Amino acid sequence: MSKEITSRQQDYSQWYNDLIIKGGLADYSAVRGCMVIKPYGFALWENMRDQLDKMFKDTGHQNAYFPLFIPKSFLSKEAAHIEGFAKECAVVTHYRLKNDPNGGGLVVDPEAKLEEELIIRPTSETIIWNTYKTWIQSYRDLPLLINQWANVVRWEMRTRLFLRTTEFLWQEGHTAHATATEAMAETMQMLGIYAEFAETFMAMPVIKGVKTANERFAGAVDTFCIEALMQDGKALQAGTSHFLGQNFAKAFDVKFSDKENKLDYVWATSWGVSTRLIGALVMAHSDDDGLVLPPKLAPIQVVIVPIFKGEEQKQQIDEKVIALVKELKQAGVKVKYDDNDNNRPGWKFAEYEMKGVPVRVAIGARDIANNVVEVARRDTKEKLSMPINGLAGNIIELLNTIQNSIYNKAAAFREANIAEANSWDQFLDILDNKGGFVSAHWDGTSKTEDKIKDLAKATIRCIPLNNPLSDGVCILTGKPSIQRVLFARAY
RNA sequence: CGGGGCGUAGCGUAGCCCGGUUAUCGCGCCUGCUUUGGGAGCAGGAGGUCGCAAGUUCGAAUCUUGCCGCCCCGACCA
Repeated sequence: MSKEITSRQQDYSQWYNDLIIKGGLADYSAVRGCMVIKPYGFALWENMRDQLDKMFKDTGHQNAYFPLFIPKSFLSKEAAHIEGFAKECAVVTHYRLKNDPNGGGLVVDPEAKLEEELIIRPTSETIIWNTYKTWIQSYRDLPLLINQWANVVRWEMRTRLFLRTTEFLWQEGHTAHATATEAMAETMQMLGIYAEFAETFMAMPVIKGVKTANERFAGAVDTFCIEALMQDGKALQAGTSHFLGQNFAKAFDVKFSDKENKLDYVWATSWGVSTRLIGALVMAHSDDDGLVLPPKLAPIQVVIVPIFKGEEQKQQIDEKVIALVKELKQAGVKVKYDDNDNNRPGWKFAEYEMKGVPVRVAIGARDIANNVVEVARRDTKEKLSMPINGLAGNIIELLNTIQNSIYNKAAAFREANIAEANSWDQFLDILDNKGGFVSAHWDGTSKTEDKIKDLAKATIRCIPLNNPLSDGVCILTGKPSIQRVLFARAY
């Protein structure tokens, strides 16, 4: 890869890290590869979590919680699964420390070695299916629709704030069904929920598709995903929904009796999204002045900044603001009145811009005299003068406008960054100079996919759902192809 | 694990090449006054194992060696 591209990547990483740190979402922690999610970042996560949780429950799912530790033997029961996760597992081998007899603090007590090592879950399929075995006997126990909100650990070589941390927060749904059809329907339903969440709440357009064998989840029959495009032209897998077939049921011997009293293995799905979504949100909308958060998820949707000289003016402003805050809160708007006198207005303006607060209202004596306020929108930096009468309604309308506007902007960006490539040179040229998704023919073999990854650093992000068939020849090998697939460089 | 960059106050940094008083500057912090429509001004003040260790030297932030840690780019990554 050229020096120019490397330096572009560096600049972009710097930009991304600054957004997160200056925006108050998270910080590096004392533990390598882990991060501290700060209150503002966690509030954002809670908003995402609450919305997703509601969507899961509306489709009949229930929450439960399974242990953090997984006996090593569980993990090895499904061959492909262990293959995929073994090299990034944190392992607990002892359960006690003691004072070093030679001085120098605490050491692991060698006598406290566990008989069987415990893996800190990288995902919970195994421990959950070990449990499902005892929960499922009859078709009457199905479908079993469980979700858990949890933390997981994957010991990746290289980490990146929110996008790939050693420990991360996520939700993982694990369902069991009587038929393949039902399980597949569940898989697609959850993919649809993720896509709806990304587009409606995160204002981030996504492409729904299916992964190729190379990119499939370890242990799945089919992996479906939503893929988003970041502003630097790289793709990001934002969520996955897996059709697991009977793989885990067979590995953990989970059978049920059907109506005819025939025994069969149950059919499974699993699906998840993580705090990576916050990284996606940051990269999808932000600009050089800081974060741009979609109103539907922003921890603070409206911030009100008073501008005053002396107590008398402050009281006049308070009077107007308190009424406005009350009205907005009643309408369910998350509003903050920042009348902290330690910081001046200009400081606050800059601060809330970095935090991505969608709407800022400034109100001073001058405004009160004219019965107006200054309303500024974060996404366009536009400033509007609005009458105090009917203000709450106008602000609510503006929040909706902003939500739509940033979605449209992101959608336009993505449309402008999906290109067709019909030759290898063109393929490389687009990846190096333009970025984005490249729609190209591929001969359908893993070998070719590997070779393309090796040569171009690009992977097949997905084969879009309802992908039109079209005859062509593979971008690399020239062999016949029946459809175009979406390639991109990815996070 | 390879390549690059870096480690000096809470944060960001100058000084290092070419060793020499009391380690520079900005932000932040504390006190006071004045301020408040785009990151305030003035005055005073607090805050330091110069990443760690050893070596060279009369003398080390600066030179040498070793180690540790961080960031970025690869490798790796549902």
